[in-house]
Amino acid sequence: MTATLEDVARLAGVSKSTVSNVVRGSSQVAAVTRARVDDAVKQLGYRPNGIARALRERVTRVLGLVVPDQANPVYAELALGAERRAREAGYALLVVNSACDLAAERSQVDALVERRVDGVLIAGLCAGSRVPDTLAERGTPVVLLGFGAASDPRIASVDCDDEAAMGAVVAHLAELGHRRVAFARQHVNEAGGERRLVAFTLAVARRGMELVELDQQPTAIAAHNDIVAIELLDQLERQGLRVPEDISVVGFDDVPLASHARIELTTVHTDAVALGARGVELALAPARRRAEREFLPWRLVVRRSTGLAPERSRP
Amino acid sequence: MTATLEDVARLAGVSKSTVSNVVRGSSQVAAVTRARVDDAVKQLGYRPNGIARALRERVTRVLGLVVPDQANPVYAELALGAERRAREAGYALLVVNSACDLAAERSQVDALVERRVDGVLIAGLCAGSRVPDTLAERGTPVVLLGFGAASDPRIASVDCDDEAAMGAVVAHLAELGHRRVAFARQHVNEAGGERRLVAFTLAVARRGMELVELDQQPTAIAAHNDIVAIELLDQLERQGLRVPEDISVVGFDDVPLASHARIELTTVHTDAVALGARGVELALAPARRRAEREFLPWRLVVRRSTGLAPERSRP
DNA sequence: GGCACACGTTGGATCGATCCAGCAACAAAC
DNA sequence: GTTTGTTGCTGGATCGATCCAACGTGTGCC
Repeated sequence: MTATLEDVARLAGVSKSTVSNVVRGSSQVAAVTRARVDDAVKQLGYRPNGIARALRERVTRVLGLVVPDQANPVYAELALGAERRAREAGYALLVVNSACDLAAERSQVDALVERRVDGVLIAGLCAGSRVPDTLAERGTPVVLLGFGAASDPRIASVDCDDEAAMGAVVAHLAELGHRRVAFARQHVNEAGGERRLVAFTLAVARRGMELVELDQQPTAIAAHNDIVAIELLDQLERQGLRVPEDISVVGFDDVPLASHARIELTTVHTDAVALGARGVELALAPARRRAEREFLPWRLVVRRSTGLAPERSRP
Repeated sequence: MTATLEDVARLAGVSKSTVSNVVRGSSQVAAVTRARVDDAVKQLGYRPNGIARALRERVTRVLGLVVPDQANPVYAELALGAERRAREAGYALLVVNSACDLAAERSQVDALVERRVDGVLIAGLCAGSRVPDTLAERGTPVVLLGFGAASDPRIASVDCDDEAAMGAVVAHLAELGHRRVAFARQHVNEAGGERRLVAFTLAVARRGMELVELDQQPTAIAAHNDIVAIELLDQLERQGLRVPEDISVVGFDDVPLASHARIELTTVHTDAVALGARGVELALAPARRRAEREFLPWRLVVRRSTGLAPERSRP
């Protein structure tokens, strides 16, 4: 069906090796021969077989990307950024969904390994996952995205500086006079899932503010991400609370939804596209001596879901 | 580095063929031998090399998915649905972005072809693209998503019945008393880009309603999709128009944003996840005699962006 | 005992590339 | 004229699987 190197060689009256040299642009080919081969290639519509090439070269030029849910805007953007950078480097991306389920993650990564991807990016690593270590042991480059420091020096990682960002969130709330604050999270089985909560808790403690439960009438709530924040807005509305007059809400990630929500969300803008792109760069970089933890820029975007703390609750 | 069939064979004291038979679950292997081989496999941590297998079998178990932008919620969901169904069938998905650019689409598909994908799904095909025909000629299964009827019988297609859906939209507007209506679209270089406009125009004509330009004071506007509709809401607000009291707006696709927008959007709910999943099924189905056009279910979701036409404009 | 047949196993060709050693032809140097 | 070198091309091994024809062994039947 499809033409092979040998077909081209036959038509051009040269050897397979010569055709291979022409196709790969080796200089060791006479101009006349090159022209003849190029003709034959065009005539047969020859396209090199990447599979055969990959087998021989032991390099597939494919990367694997594991995300909990590629329809989630954050991961969708991450995937987009990864795909773009990969493409620039001549790589393709195999995207798989783990649903934050340990078994699914395991089997999805197995599928990637069987397909001999040249590297694996993992976002939203499952709690308790041994996958990155297993991969690192096989010698497959691994990059953890948005997870925090990896224990194994062979495992690279890049994420947002949640500690600093949450510091800014708390500073913002403090400026507005909030003293009683709460944190809203979704339950996900994600290894890095508690980082934002921990960062928030620390920042709150540092300022001598009071961390209370959601039902104990805080004047401000920070959410684990924008989706949680938006659901929270709906819920507060149902309870008859006005945002931000009665209570302030802060999101995280700044997904497109955030700026179009009923109440435009104050949130931390992070750049998921850049995260994905940087992840690909790390995966393709030659093995480095030490995996350093990398941070991506972020900024607090103040919109309309945060305001002054209600008078009566001021100390 | 990684163990091969031969390594396993050596350790188990059998031939490569036997190991292959065991791994692939052939019945032609004695229980004792099978056990011995299984042991060796476990001991060496052997994982079959999918590349070598693909070369030999001429099947990669990988599908390509081309979308304009995988971060766009509609395509992100489509990709998710495709990935899930593909995975169920033992396939993986190579997702690439075309940005609705003819050259990019061409080169992205070339990359898929070189990687010898077993089929290609294309959503948001570029206007004037010859890609599907080229693929069909190579014998690669092609499925067009959300595009409309394909001219070539070898090309399968599945999409939403825009004609019927737009009929329902117009019926809804008519019931509310609207007579002067307009259509808002975004400029995209997409082959199926005019279908919704055309369907809307036909439905409007059928009811004897009047189609006007956006700046000629329509009482209702249908948008090409939810994103356009949401932007429109912002714009109308800036112009001091109230929705739906002064003007009604209808979206299309029902992305998550639609139900959380400042004004909850009346829109046509389509199931992008199912679209992707069905696309994969068609790509994997044995060549059928005739590519039939397939439709996916949809439904009009009436929310708060549509209301009665303003009194003064009633006939 | 001889023949047929099933079972379990094996060697080797094959998929389509890359890559290396080797060879022919010719030029330059001594 | 021989040596040395360079340029351009080729044959064949190789990557790691699958698959098929062939083969040895044991069993059943006449």
